[in-house]
Amino acid sequence: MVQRVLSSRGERLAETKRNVTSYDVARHAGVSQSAVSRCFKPGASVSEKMRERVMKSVQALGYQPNAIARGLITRRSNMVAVIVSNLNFYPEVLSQLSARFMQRGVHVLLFTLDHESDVARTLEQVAQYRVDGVLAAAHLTREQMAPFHQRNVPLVFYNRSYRDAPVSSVCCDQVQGERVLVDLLAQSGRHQSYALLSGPADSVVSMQRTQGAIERLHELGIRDLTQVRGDYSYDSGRRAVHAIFEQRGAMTDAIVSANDMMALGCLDELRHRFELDVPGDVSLVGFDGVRAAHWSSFDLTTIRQPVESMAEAAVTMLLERIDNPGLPAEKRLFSGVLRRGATLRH
Amino acid sequence: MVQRVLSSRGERLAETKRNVTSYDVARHAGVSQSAVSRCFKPGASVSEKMRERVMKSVQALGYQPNAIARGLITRRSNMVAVIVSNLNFYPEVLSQLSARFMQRGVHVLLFTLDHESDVARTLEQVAQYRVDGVLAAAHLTREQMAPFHQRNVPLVFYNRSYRDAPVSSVCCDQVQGERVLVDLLAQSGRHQSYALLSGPADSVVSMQRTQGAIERLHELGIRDLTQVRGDYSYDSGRRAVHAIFEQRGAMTDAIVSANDMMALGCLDELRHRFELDVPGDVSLVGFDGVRAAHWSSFDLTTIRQPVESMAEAAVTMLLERIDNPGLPAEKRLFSGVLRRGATLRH
DNA sequence: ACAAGAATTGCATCCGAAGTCAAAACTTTA
DNA sequence: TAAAGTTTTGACTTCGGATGCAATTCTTGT
Repeated sequence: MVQRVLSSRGERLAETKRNVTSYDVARHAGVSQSAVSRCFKPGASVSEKMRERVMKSVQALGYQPNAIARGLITRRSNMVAVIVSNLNFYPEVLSQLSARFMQRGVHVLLFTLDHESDVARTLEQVAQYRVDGVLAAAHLTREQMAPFHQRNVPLVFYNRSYRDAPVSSVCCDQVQGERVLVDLLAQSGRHQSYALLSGPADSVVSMQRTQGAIERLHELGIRDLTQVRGDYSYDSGRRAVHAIFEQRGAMTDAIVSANDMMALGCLDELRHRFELDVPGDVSLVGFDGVRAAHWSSFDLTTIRQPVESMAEAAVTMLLERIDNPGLPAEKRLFSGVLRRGATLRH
Repeated sequence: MVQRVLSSRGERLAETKRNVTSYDVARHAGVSQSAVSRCFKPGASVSEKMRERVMKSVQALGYQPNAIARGLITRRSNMVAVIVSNLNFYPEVLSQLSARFMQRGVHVLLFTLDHESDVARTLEQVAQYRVDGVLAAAHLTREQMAPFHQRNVPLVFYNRSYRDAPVSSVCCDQVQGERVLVDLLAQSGRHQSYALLSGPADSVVSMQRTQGAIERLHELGIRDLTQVRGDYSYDSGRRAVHAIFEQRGAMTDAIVSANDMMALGCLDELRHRFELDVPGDVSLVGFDGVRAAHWSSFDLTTIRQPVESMAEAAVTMLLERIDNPGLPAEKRLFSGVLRRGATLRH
């Protein structure tokens, strides 16, 4: 019986092999566990001799400090949660954020939302992991933010701002950007009729862009305005062109799309299905400045969000607030950069 | 003096407020900490009365179990590391992986690599966080894999396979896919001259695709082959067209691009700069099946990687191995799906 | 060579939840 | 109603590293 157990344990050895701990290192080096711990804390009081001795054992045993255990005692996980809703999940932003966090030694726990619906469950998970901060490119209600405020976990929003709540955010000025585009349309061509293609109803960004466009169109006294809604995708852009045509009985002179993807869908559908000329027959503007907007097939006129600056700002703001919880909330608003393409009639 | 301290502590109260622990809940409910813990363990031995009582206190105090502390004692962090090298970082894959992990209650610690260079430092971080498993869409050396094997942390590669090492992977069959494309080119048009546009030199995927193409071209007895190299980007595709032209003194009849992005760059450059017709003057094939390849401006002939199946397979394989460390390594190879577009001459 | 001071080191405790095991509280049965 | 069996519960220990404090060792000056 005893042999059975032994052999079974023996077989399982590889499987159940414990990780090397600081105690193992300490024993191997003949020092205390505290000493080992201190060798991994920059600026701690350790003699050169000790450090060498410990490091030799560290090498010998292949020791790696356990970040989980460290996090428990220091109450700092060195992780931030990044929450992106799948919709606005254009890769550049995430890759920028991730790179910048990594560079500063902060780890990213990624949460993607399918429908901005399972937010509640996601936030519970975020809370349980005791992340040091949260960067959200998704919409949260005040009630959903509250627990983070209570626990003093800084929260920075990316492209969502809460007008009258004291929460930090980094945004691109959607309204102003859209106004610039509308102005440009109004100036450049003799457009009589406009179509406005909005994004999904639950997208705050889309609402702002739409609002900015309508506002300015009104101010300019433009009457002939057809409104349709898409879901930010290329395909919905294609469909939108048909919707516009049906709704108005004819194509408009100009289309203002709430984002680039849909604008590209419009462009392709106008050219290849409707056999219309852009910008000859129809002018078109997008918003975002995605890569594809620059491609020579499209050369879309759009407002580019300064993703690098915005990501840098968001990361900095979050980390500052982690290091210094007293800092007040701050809203940073970046202007988009106009990119003049060839989708605008002169 | 005492007052100073007190008031200072008072002011800091919000800042230093401790998190609610299971002890707090226990005290509030008048039970033991173990009882609280058990209420969060499905299938544990707890009476209905106890559960209600505890849950009431949980609600009252807003308790959230600390996943870090749990991870320390259970040696299960419920996190996996996902490592993506920025290059092959097309968003679909990551979003698929993330969604599928989340759905199964596993959290994703995201690591992005800029240049496949800082791999070593990244892996150190991965190890320190005691993740339960690693999903790597990046190249690791055998030495870099070793620590994970030793610690019994399962490792699954995405689109990288190590022929003679017993490591799990999920791949798309690059070689076969490329052969299908070359066959299609050879059959469909009377192409005399071919150009082959490879990806970056350090990309295994590119090597395989290139090799597959060359192999088949040779078998078909095709002599006139111009080879150039890009970096997987749209812009490098554009530049490649010039490189081909210069290197050969004329444009080729057919271009085989190692991925879709570069193919789209080629396509645009051929049409808009060289004013050539695709497929009239030049046939073109890509690889990946990215969204944009389907857009009507391009309608690229390509091999689509079955991202959904591959992501599902990768996630499943990793989680299976986490639950059952005894499972042997397994390599799964998915065939790409041919997408016939309009970039092929008949 | 010795006291005083500075730099190191080790001891003991803590972080917060989970699991073991024995005690306590219920059920069932005769 | 007592004995035997079953279910619940709580005391205590554990995971692995960080840190305050006291003990020790090393400097330095005389």
